[in-house]
Amino acid sequence: MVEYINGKKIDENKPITIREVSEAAQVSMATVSRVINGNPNVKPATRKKVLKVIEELDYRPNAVARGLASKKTTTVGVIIPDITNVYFSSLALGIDDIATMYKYNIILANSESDEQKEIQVLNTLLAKQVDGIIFMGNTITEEMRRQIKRAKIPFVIAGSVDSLEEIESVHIDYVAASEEAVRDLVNHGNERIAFVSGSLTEPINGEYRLQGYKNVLAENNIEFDPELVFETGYNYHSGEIMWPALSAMGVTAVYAGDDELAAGILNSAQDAGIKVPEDFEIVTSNNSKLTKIVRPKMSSITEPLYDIGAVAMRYLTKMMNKEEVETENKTIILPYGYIKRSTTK
Amino acid sequence: MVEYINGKKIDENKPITIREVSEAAQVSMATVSRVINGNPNVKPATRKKVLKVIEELDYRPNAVARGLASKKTTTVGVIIPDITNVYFSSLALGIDDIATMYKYNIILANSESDEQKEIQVLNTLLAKQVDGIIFMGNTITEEMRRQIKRAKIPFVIAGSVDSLEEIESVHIDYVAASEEAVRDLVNHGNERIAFVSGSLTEPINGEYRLQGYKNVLAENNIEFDPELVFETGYNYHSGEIMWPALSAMGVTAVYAGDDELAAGILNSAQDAGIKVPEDFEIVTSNNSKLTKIVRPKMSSITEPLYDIGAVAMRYLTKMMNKEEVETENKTIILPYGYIKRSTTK
DNA sequence: TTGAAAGCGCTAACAC
DNA sequence: GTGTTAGCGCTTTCAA
Repeated sequence: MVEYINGKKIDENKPITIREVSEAAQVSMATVSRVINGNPNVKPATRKKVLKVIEELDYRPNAVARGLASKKTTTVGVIIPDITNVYFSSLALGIDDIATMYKYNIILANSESDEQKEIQVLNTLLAKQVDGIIFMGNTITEEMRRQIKRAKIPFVIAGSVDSLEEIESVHIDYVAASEEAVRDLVNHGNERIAFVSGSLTEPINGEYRLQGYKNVLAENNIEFDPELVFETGYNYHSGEIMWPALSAMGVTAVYAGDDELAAGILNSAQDAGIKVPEDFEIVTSNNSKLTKIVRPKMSSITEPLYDIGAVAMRYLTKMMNKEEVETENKTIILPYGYIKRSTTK
Repeated sequence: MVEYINGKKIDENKPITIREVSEAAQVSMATVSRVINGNPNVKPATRKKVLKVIEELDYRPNAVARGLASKKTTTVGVIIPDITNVYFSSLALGIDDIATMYKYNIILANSESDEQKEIQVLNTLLAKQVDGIIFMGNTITEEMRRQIKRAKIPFVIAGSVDSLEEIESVHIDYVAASEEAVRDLVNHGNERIAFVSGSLTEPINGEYRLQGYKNVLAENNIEFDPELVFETGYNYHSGEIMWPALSAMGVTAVYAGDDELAAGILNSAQDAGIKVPEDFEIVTSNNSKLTKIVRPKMSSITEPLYDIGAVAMRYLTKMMNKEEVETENKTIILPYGYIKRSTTK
């Protein structure tokens, strides 16, 4: 089918370009470009005429061409270790919402927590000319740090820390949050408190949470016992098989770094006939839905996951617009909370 | 800093383009393009020389420019209703893995299950010139169908059905799966079996699951009672408040369309002092981790979520390459399973 | 307020 | 095998 508009022939099969619009509207491409981009320097009458043609022709600007010409793609890269993990997907939701609000699209790239893949994924994002990158992950490796610096592109870490504080990031105060959780346990008279988390090579565990845990023990004159620190995986199964080891060490309470992990420990203790919270207490870290689904419901630190993602994205938009970023340092700390449920006395 | 390679001055600050490479290597841009794209029509010596310069200059092709010139972006759009829902994120993981395998990137777009947003998101994906789209969602509205047709772009529905079977999709046989679940319940002597799911306007519930449910009742001469069909939300809370209503109808078993929902029902029944599975049985639909975390562990239909995503993406790659798609119709049915745990006798 | 024209960095004929 | 040369569809000076 062929259509004529203002005497110009329009071929239905190939997408109309700014040129067709300009011809049909009898203005220059520059003018069409101006109205598309909301440039005020267009006479209202002209704008109206162009808009009408755009409507009639059902013209949609080609974002790729626009990206090439303007050197901005209005898309940001998001590196995520595991999209099926609620911790990360909650962050991602916050990121996406704010991105949408600021008219950015998101290229989601799975890193599988693999250092090789992280680098590789970073490179393909750069090749796609993203305007900025949000990184979620557990550790920021040296190689990654090097690549980021070299890329000279706005970059924000969400829900994790850069222990060198070189790269902008948003997260909570993990040390203080851990302290609060462990303090609750200590206050109930527990002395054999285990810290169970993922890899201690991740700063969040090995540096911050562990530090908070130690701090509270110290302030209560409880001797730190390295054997009460359990390094395992961030998943239900790891917790599920853990009770015997915990029990053998005479543990009466656990501070867990992950909800699934905590749920596994909780269930395995109860399956062994232990009464919770009477004989065993546990607090966890992420306050995901899971904390309310298991029985008893779990006490937990609360992290504003959605907000962390949202703030990280907002921070990134500021960097991309080269707005003044008002923080003295590169880190944004969001408030954490602690919610007491039924796995603690 | 300024560097010279083969007498050409290289400005560190702006990215290297194919032109710089071609000049430094003393070949044409076309030749550089050929080696980048693995075109065999390049003399090995030349290829080597070019590769060396690419390495030295640390050149990375600009995917945006490439996209504009070739009219292919090697990115696909993925429309997802809720990234924090494991059902969808599991599909997304499968999609992403296969996409990566075929060198595609993914633009993830949240639709919030909102019809308006779905359309809007589709349009921005089209503007970004994605090579194809994978759609996850509960219903495919008429407006959406129209837009898809108009877009003339490879499009696959993952984990949901197009009841008109006009659009390519991959999913399981929901009717047969429901039948198997309900049959297990009937076989244990239950006659007051409720079907609890999300909105019945979604074909998966209102047409397929409900049909399977009815089929089994009929084949066992149990009269269908519309009051045993409960339409609610896909979330834990909806289930949590549901026991009184179920109990009032004399329900002894439930077939639930969602795991969180099922977990809520299970917990609320047990909190009311009901013994499971002795006095109440329940089967659910997605076999997420949750089924193993609650107590008792839930019996469930199993859907190969990851595979559905993966197959959908694979299907899409074939369409994008205009390969022959061998299916007689547009639907790919993957096998489902049923796993018996402890919420059924 | 508008238009002309030069790119953005790459690919894809086509020629040699 | 390799180079030349048009574009791809848009933005962005610069002039008018």
